[in-house]
Amino acid sequence: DIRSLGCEEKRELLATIEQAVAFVTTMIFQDGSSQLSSEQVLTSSVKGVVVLVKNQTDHPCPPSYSSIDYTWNAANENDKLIYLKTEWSSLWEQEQQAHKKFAWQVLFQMLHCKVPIICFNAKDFLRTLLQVYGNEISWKQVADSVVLDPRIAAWLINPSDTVPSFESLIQKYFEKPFSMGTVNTDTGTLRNASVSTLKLFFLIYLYQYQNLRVNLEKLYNVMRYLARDLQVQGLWKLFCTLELPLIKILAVMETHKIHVNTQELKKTSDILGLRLKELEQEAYQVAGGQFLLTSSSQLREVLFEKLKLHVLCEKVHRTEIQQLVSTSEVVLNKLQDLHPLPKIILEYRQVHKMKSTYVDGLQTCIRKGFISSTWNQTGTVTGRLSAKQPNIQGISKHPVRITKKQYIKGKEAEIVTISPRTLFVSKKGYSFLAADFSHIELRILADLSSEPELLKLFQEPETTDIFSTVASQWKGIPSEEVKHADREQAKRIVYSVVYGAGKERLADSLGITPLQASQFIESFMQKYKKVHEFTKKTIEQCRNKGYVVSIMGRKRPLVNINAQDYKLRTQAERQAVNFVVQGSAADLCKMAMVEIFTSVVISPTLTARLIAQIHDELLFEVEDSQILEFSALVKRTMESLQQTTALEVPLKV
DNA sequence: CTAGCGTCA
DNA sequence: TATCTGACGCTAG
Repeated sequence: DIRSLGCEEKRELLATIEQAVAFVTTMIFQDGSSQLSSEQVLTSSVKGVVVLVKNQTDHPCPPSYSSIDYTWNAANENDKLIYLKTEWSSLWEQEQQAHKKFAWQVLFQMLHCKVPIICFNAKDFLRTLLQVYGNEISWKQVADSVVLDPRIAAWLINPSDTVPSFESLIQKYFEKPFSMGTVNTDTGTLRNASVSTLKLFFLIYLYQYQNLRVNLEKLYNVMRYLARDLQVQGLWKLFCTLELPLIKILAVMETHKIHVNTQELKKTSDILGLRLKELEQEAYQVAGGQFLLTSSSQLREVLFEKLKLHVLCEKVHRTEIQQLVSTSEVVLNKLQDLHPLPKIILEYRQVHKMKSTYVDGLQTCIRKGFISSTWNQTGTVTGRLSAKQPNIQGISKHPVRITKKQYIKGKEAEIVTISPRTLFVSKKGYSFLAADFSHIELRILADLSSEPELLKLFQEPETTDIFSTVASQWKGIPSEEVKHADREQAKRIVYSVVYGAGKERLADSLGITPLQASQFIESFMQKYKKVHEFTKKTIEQCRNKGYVVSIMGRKRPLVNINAQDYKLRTQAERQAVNFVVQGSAADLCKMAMVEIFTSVVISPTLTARLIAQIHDELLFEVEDSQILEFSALVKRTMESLQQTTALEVPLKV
């Protein structure tokens, strides 16, 4: 505990840190658990940080990779275990101020000496440092630290394991099941003891931290094994140049808060609530009885057993598992001429979704007028990021129109449009700047397949919007008359076809017969022959190797690629093709994030901060005076990735 | 077609 | 009473 150190000892500690070859660290929570515990405690606040300082004199002979009976007791005793308290009850005491200052000194030195800091869930660690020492440091100062996260390493090796735990890693790399330090954290029984409580607490702490020392020692070795694995599998470069720098970016992103217009939020919630009530009444009238509009099973009963609407309509879609008549949007669309109810349900669903997810759902994420998403770097199999609380990547783009009843005489109803994204407001003197790759996956597909027709489309500057072009061709209308919905549909069709859609699904999506759909697929394949060649080649490679690889070497193993079961096998085939393209697009977007972050950190003047990543889109908050300079930098950086990755096709932002 | 997350029953 | 699953619907390509 650094608080117990004298002046000379403090000096020695800083000297030791300077000599260190690695740090292994974890946060300790109020309830005594650490970041290594499987059940991540969100309610418990951070109490302090424990650091195992690996000394220069260590590892004379690193344990061989094959040796599984490596004895943990042999861990170097010169390694120092230090505890830094980060939680302070009150700061007015001078002694505490001094402790906090020294703790910061230690951490600052750790972050800046370019020695790897190994931490399980490093993003949370960095974010906490930024929050605790927010007054002392700027976010740019975490930029040159070197963090290694075993969890991310494990995920790169097996991306299907979306939540690899510390225990599972130990099991994997040391085979025999391993019991986490069985520390009795239940100190309640001791609290009433008549003996010196203080002394007992001290003993418990000592025991806990000894245990932690063992676990950190294990974590260190797990990281070494993982590093070896990454190198063997060709994932090391991806890990070091892309995923590790991203940890810091996400940590910084999570410390930034976005302001929400709460008054507007409340107002729209009320408007939507009123509209829902109206729709509910209308539904009961036309259905001839009350039922729960949100329940698909009750709706199914009303539509198909009471009103028997499905018999009037051929071929209605059924649910996957139970083979019941579906109540999904496509079916409801087909039924809307037969009865007024489907239309009401469709609007009800739209309004309900808007209210529950984007308005009321957002409200639950707000703290003091601000929101800040939690970003998951290991949450997908394709390498994309995911976000939650709120899922800022999933917030509706399109506005919904509501007819609001006005109780003012002379004006009966008023149409209001509600678009959730306008509820976010930038800081005063700042603006939001969004930069997105245009048709990123399609461009990557063009490059990977070397399809001449597709390449031509992107290399010729007159093509501004592929999907609008496709839509105008498909619908036979001039490109100026292509509506947003048409473009959106064209986009879905193109992706559906290139990723191997069946004729039935495509027919549903287009509102045509399966025969027409299969003809469409056929003509598409005829026009873009090389795309089909690419998918065949990808599947073939996957069959041989058992995995597929993105342009930056990201891997996805697909065990079902050689399955007997037709359904499983063809699904794996589509996943293989999709991974190569989606994964490569994810690589590019992450590269853009890293490069832009680095540029801003280097710049003495730029202050722009990344707010969100919506897959192909980066959203920044930029000082108004810097918008021109920064937007040019962003565009330049993103488009220059064509050269960095030696793409045949230009990238457009 | 492929990835996700949130809501509801 | 609490947790899990399936269906649905929004996002991204």
